[in-house]
Amino acid sequence: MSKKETHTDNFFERVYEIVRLIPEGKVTSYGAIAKALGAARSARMVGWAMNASHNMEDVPAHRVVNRKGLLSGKHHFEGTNLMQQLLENEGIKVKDNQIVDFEQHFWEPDF
DNA sequence: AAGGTGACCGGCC
DNA sequence: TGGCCGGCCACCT
Repeated sequence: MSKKETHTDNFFERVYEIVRLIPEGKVTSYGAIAKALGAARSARMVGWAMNASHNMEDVPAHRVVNRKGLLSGKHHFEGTNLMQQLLENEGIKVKDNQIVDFEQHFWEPDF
């Protein structure tokens, strides 16, 4: 309704929506989300949106990593290994800030 | 209004 | 996989 969106444009919500669809024990990459949005070149925007995801609670940002399976965003989480703990808590093994068997746990956003 | 930034990606060595 | 560079697009100051 109207154009009063306080903050968080539809762009961000779009990203959050995808991330929220990520099943437990699964992870995806920023590029995959960007591609699902139809903007594979805007992978950076996805990361940027994640930065604002702090305002959201239903956004498991810890399930989003870069294409290398590296916990690039772990640095932005509270603590130092919170992201890793969350992933391991879901059955995902993480070693040296890197997801083990990344491809195995990789989940592609499906509309 | 313009410039800088960023939780990236892909290509090349 | 690792390092470097350019591209890309929205957000922030």
